[in-house]
Amino acid sequence: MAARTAAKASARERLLEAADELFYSEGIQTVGIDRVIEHAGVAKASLYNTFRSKEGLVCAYLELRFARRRDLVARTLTRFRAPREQVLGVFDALGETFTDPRYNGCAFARATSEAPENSAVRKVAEDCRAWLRDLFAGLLTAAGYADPDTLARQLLLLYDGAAQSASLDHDPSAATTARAAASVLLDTAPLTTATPTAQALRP
Amino acid sequence: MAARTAAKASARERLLEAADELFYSEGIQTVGIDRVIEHAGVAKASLYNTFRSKEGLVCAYLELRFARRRDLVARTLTRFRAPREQVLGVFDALGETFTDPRYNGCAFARATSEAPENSAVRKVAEDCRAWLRDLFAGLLTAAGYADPDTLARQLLLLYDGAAQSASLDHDPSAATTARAAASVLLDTAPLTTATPTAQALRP
DNA sequence: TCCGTACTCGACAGACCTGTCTACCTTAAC
DNA sequence: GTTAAGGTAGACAGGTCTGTCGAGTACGGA
Repeated sequence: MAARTAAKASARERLLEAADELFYSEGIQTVGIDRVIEHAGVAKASLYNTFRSKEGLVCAYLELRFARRRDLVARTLTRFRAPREQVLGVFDALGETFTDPRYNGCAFARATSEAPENSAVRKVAEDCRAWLRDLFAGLLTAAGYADPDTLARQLLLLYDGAAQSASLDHDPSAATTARAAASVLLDTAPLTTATPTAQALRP
Repeated sequence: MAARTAAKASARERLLEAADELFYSEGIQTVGIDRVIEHAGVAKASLYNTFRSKEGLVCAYLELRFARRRDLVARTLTRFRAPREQVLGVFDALGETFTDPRYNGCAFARATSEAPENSAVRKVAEDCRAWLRDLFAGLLTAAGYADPDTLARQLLLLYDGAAQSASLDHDPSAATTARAAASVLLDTAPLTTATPTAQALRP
């Protein structure tokens, strides 16, 4: 961990980049270790010294995706003040990812469907889902909704569905479709009567 | 195809049943041919004589799921008269499947995420998605909605999201969550002005 | 009785998989 | 100059995978 300048990325970084590209585009089971190390230009021993096993590399790859998603959403949230707009902004951020021609569905959902029950891989995916649900619930609570948990779950359905539709139907507009539906749900869900100030936030 | 009584199912039927159980619960790549034929109590040659390849078996398994889904939805549709209630009935039917303890997410989505691009497996999954989207669009057109296609896509997002949430979050109530959101969308979407009779259908 | 159909059993080829191991190289710090 | 860390190269073990093949069995109909 000494001098890791821009000249040449460390084996760890090159492995993560290769894993990200190959696992995401082709699937985890279909891509073997040999292809990963070849794509990374790294020796096999480096992989096992750094990540202990293929599963370790897979988890690190998912953690990387998770961190990137948090960053993207965090950046989006700063662009808006009102919680309602922040919620819709999350769908805008989702839509941005859809425009990438390499977009291939939710990495966590795909990894989960390839991983065995109770694996470390599934754990990472569950963490990411819980994070997003809690984020929605927090924003909705701040916006003064009477039942933020149910509404958060409904928004999460739209979020998941949009990701799936964007990849399976090759339809990047799924994000705007989901955003429009989310907007309707936000407009019609009851606000709590205890915080009249929140009512004023409604357009 | 002579006397196939209840005494003993044909090799084809036993293979399909085993494939359905194993592929759905554990994934397609993880389950090898040997486990399928062992579970089915069938010789390996029977598999290759009947389905030509593993991919052939996988496609047949998905076709079976597709047919079952069509049957389930068709049965549900007969229980209601009004298109609006029929749409919501589809979500009820979805919720029924969630109550099965073996429920493990949408078989087509999972298969797609394991299959290579442009494979026959993906084709079956796309057929199933197109069928459901067209079904929704048809019902919404009959219900007199001004933009049935967009609304159908929104409902499909909820449908997909519910299936994913039910499995990833182990939350069968995702169906009712989705149904409630769908109900809101149906209540607020504009109807076409050309068919005032459809307006009368609104509660 | 004979024939065709559907099926079983087990061995096998050839490829691919993960993970380990030995041996060697480069670089930087002390 | 020595030492330690991080990396490279490639062979190898031991297993699993799909798909093929030859040989044999059970049975129903002509």
